Amino acid sequence: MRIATYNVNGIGARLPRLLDYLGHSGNDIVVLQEIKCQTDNVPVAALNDAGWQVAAHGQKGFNGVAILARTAITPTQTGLPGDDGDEQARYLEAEVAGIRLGCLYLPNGNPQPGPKFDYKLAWMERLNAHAAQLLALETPTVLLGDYNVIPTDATIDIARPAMMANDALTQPQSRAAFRRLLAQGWTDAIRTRHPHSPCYTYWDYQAGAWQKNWGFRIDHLLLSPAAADRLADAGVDADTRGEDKASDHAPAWVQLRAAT
DNA sequence: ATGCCCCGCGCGGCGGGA
Repeated sequence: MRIATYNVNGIGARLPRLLDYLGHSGNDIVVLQEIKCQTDNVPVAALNDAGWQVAAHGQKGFNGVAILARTAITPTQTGLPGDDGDEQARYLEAEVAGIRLGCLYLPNGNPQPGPKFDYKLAWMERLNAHAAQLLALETPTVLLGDYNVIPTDATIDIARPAMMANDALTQPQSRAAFRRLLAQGWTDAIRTRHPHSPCYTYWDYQAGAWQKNWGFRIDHLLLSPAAADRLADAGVDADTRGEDKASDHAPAWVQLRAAT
């Protein structure tokens, strides 16, 4: 079971690239962030024709998440619990083939300090509360997406830490909230499989960042204990970032063994 | 020392991204 997370930066502009990726990457499940369209405008027919079931939670112009799967999708949660006034489409959860998937697009939080950073930190607290409830289910669960947190300043997580020192993605509060999430008992699949290698998932469009490999790691796949028991491999489909009309993110993935 | 680039919206540049 190969499961990937891919921030597409606009499903409209990315559809040819996305369909190409879906066709050759060998995934069974692909979750998307930043589809940037209303739920009704997701190109469901084109995805169905390519052999993918679709569940989506969108909004006009910004944000938006989706779950694509080769087999049936059973939605379990739309929107992150904990704030009925939150209108931003950043969380979608479903069960596919006996695995619970939480697809998330965590707020960027810039500029910091400020209300957007406050929203990010509040969102992370809500995520941590919901994640604890997911762990209590003891179902194999993958909590994956664009976390907008660079876990450390080490070269394995970021090529040029000084460039991001004042960014919301590297602040101690952001990192501490991410560490608290991991400490609940989640396994960072990519870092577990690649403890010493850079595994960047994002390269800025500007300044030739891709060509210089000035990237960082913000797309994460967190495994519950029951999922971590089945961890076979994990990585980043970095070649996707070098294609024409690429997103600024590359897909990150995990391979899980069959249930025993 | 600064800005570079891309997306959606919608037709003029702007908000948002990271």
